[in-house]
Amino acid sequence: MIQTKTITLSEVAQLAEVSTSAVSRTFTPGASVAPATRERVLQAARTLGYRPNAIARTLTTKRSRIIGVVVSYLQNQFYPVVIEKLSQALQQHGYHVLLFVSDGHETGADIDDQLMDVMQYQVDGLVLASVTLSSALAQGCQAAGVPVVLFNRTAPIEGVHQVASDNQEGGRLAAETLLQAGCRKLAYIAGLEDASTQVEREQGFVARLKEAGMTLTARACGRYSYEGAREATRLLFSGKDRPDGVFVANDHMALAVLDTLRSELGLKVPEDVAVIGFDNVPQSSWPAYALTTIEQDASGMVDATVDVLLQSFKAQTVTARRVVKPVRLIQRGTV
Amino acid sequence: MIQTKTITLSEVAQLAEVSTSAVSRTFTPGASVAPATRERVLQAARTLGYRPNAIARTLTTKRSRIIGVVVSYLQNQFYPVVIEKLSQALQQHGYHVLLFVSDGHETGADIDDQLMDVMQYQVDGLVLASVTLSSALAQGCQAAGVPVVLFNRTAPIEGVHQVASDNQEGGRLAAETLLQAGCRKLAYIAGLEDASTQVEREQGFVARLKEAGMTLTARACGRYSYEGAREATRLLFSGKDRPDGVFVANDHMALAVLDTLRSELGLKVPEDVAVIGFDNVPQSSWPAYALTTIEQDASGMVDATVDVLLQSFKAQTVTARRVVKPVRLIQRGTV
DNA sequence: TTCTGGATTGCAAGCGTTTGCAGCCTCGTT
DNA sequence: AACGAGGCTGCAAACGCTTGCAATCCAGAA
Repeated sequence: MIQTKTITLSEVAQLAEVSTSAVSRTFTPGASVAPATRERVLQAARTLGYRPNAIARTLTTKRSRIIGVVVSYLQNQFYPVVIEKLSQALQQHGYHVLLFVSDGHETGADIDDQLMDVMQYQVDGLVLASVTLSSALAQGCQAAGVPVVLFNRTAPIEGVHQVASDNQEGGRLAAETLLQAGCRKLAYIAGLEDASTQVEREQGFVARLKEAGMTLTARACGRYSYEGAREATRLLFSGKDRPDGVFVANDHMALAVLDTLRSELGLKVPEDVAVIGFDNVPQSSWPAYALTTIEQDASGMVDATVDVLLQSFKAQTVTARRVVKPVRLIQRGTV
Repeated sequence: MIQTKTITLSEVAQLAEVSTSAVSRTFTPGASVAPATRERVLQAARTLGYRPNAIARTLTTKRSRIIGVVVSYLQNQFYPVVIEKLSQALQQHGYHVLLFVSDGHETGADIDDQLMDVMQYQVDGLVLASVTLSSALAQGCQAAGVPVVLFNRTAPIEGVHQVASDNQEGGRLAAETLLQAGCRKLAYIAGLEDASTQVEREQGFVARLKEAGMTLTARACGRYSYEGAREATRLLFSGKDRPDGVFVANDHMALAVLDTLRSELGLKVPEDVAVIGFDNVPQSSWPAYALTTIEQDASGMVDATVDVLLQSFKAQTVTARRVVKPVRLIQRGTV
């Protein structure tokens, strides 16, 4: 059972007294092999402890069954959840995940570099979660026949698939909710300024405000980080004329806002100020926060991603798909 | 710049008017190539947009520069943090991460299956974070010359490396802390019963208690999950004779305990009951919790893991290493 | 000028699989 | 009894790259 040397196709063939082709075919679903030979081969393989070499297979078939996944902001619970689901969904279809974590503040060039690295592994597809790539690289992938899907981010790039939530609508919903609650001085805490998601959310929020004849009282940038959000909160709420409601670009930051408001600024939520987030990460539902938020359909997004990928594999007609999942309000205790 | 066909070594060789060997060598650090040829090759490669095919390279060199990483409990912030660090450290050394997420409740056989899957990709190493593998499989890996390191878990298995914290000491430290605070009725909330980490922590805790002439008042199992910990808390604290101090096997569960104690049971922490956790995940420091906890040196553990791996690659003498990192108490507000 | 040795270079044989093609065998038909 | 159609099978040529070995080159030494 213990072999120190990696054992190969031809060794199995030899033991089973058949050609390597026969062995190969018994390990290729749908290939033509007589039941008798298959059995003999399987038997031999078993006694030898044979396992096909995926690398060698990739070399000839040009399909690695590997999907490159690059992600940042692992601190934000939304992403671990996504990775978990994505990885499992992919595994279910026989694909594996080559993971890259970028630190989220890399320049486009850095990302491109990393991606070229991934590409060397002949990945069958690429999913970029909250990462933007240069359009040059996008074209490169497209040319190489590697479908790429932008997850939770959109970009005006030709030929890449995009899966995201209806952020605009989410923003409106947030405004609506705050308005309903009677807030009159509304603020917004942004993520990284150039992230499409955050831009769209803000747009929706502001648009709805305008419809109500209102406008943003204050605004600060939390850079998608816990610390950044704390600073933003101090900035917005230590002045005299503080907002009575704030929409935070994602839950991860919203939790920081809550912490700061309560523990540091001594304000009561929702009495003194209402807070609404975006994502509905697991912690949002924890009693310590009970954050009212706009939920992203993570499962739906992952399913869509896998679907898009799978589609791209069979049909080589590369019409970039763009799916946007609906969001919904989760009422809890912060507004 | 855009090529639809994958371009190869020999095409570059042709353009540069050299042999494929020359091209190969210019892309192999430390190989013997004249500066002039190297330059010519690089030039040709650039105009063609050539990128080495890592898969093909793996086939001949038998080194994929891929490390298989399997992890579970992604809900527990400790792991995203570890993955992030690990991935980055590995990338720094030119390795990549093939990620597997197991759901943490899989049987040994399931894990083994998955691992065989990974092995087909000819990974150069394997790190199992909080996952146990059958000793049969461990032997398999060893035989195949693939070093495996158990991360944050120990097991009486020959030939696998292990990287963990001094859990026993951590448990003692927790007891010490609670004792110092004047607690007299101590409880313990366990993780999954067969996890080595949790066993060791409990042992240390109980041992220290015994030294003080005390014993565990109550005990429940939270299965390492948020919900599980909530139930455990209800179990332990709704009775009449409730504990005045509790050691929770990890922070993830400790947060649940805090939530339940305060919001559901109406108890005050630390006045009514003191709580201490293990790990020091980012959230523990958030004001809403301010959890007193035993810190695991995640960075140190990751560094050790990478080091062990790298060592194993050069020296083929496979003496299994076992590193245990020290822990330390992080005083905050829950005891 | 001739010789010596190290630096470069090219050749060709793999690495473990897949797959188009052609031959063979076995049956069911007529 | 002869024939045709499939179903199986094996051959051998890739797939894109590395590498041991032998040949070649060139500078400096004698």
